[in-house]
Amino acid sequence: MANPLTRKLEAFAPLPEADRRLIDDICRNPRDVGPREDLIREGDDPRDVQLILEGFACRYKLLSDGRRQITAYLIPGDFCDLHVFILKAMDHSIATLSPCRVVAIPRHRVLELTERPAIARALWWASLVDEAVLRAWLVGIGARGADERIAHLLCELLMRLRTVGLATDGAFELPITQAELADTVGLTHIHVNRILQRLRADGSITLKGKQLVILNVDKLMAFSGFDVNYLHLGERNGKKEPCR
Amino acid sequence: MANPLTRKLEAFAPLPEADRRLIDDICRNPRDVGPREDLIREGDDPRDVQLILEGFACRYKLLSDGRRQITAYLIPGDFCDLHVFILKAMDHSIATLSPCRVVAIPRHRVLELTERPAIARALWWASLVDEAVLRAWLVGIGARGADERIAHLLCELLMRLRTVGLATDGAFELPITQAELADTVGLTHIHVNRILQRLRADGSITLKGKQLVILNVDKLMAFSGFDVNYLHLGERNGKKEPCR
DNA sequence: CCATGTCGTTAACCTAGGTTTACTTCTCGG
DNA sequence: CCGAGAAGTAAACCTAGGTTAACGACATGG
Repeated sequence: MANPLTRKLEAFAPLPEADRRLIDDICRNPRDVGPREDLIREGDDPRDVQLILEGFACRYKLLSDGRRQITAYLIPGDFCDLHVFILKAMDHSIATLSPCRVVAIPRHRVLELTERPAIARALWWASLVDEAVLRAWLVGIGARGADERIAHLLCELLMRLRTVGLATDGAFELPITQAELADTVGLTHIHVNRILQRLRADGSITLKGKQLVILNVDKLMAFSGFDVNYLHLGERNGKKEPCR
Repeated sequence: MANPLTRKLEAFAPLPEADRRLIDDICRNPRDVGPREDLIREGDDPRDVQLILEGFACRYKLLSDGRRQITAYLIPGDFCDLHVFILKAMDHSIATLSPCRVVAIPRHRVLELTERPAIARALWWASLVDEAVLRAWLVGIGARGADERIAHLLCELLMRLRTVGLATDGAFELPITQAELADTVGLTHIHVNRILQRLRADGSITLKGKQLVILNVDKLMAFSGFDVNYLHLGERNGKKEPCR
């Protein structure tokens, strides 16, 4: 299986062979991290950039009263912090959700990446997409009802996981608890559960263990008002596995 | 009064005189735009980058059922779209809220800007801050009660407006209707009104016409859990007007 | 194989915020 | 200076989602 970062960046535009090799090389010494561990905390000054190779992680913020809001999911191919070069202190924390495989890339190696024009452009693209995803979440929490909101999130995850080869059709692994989902969509885990039941009941999804199946993708997209455009995938749209 | 873009970028780091002159030069031919006019619409392929010189604008997204979510306020010194070079279609729209003065900067002139290292770094910083603001809004809508949420937004606006010299102490102009505020924080305009009344009643703010005064800034910040860190302002923190 | 903890599920009840409707106060063009 | 639309305010009532409190189903480890 190709490197998830390569797969992700190539959703924007193909990379020269040399670039792909560089990426592989940079991912040489990953480490394994258990679930629910902080990778970096608010206030820290990150010394290197972390890249998720396997598993799910998240950005989150804690409020003084203990409430938590997850502001992004990081899946294989996602960087934790490219801010390194500009900002001196994290304004949020990042933690693993599931067990993860992670590489810490030192600054000078990141520079090697950004010196390759194709990669640099693709990274820029990726950060614009991250911002678009953030906007989409804001729209969901601000303006959509609870059920559409959750359905929308599932559709988004499906599309993102597809582009790194971690979903086929409507099925993927969602290694996340309902409480974490709740912290993501701004609901109680109780209510998340209610809605998941409803989605199961009306035949929209199947969810046992951590295995999620969206039974009718088009239907769920229509229901949740999902429009892929904001993910800015290339023409091939992540629809079919483009075997090289 | 200095160019708002210059002021904003210098909140990150001082610019060489030549860079400041370049920015002034680029802002030479602004145009005036009335309130509630779209500057660019979802789906459009922007040909040049727009910069707000005066007034308030916003990014927003419309849902099929007519609901609207505002995802960002654009104030003097803010760019509408630096995405130009990477993405072919807008995934959201941008409209003025108040009457605005706007410059359209053609691509080649933007390149002149990004060729200056100090400006390039500052623009990168600005885009990271935009993302941080988005996260802060998400946290507000997802995890804070309605009153803290609105109070937090007011604190944020105060700090941002201060850095471009549009607020002194706790006072600034907020050329926005309560309905627009509602679309921002994910509440009804009715409820926004209730909360504004409450904030007035307990002596937190004064708001007549479009003139807002935060009577006790520290208190409101404490109440809303506001922490400036996410705006990543320099040492001088936008606290005092650093006259040049 | 039991004990303990985490996760999911259910049900009864409660509240923050939404809805509706209507009245008032601005604003601004004519 | 008037009139019409937009913005703000108010009160009565309603509902989506929150809260609390159990309990069942898996895990994991001793």
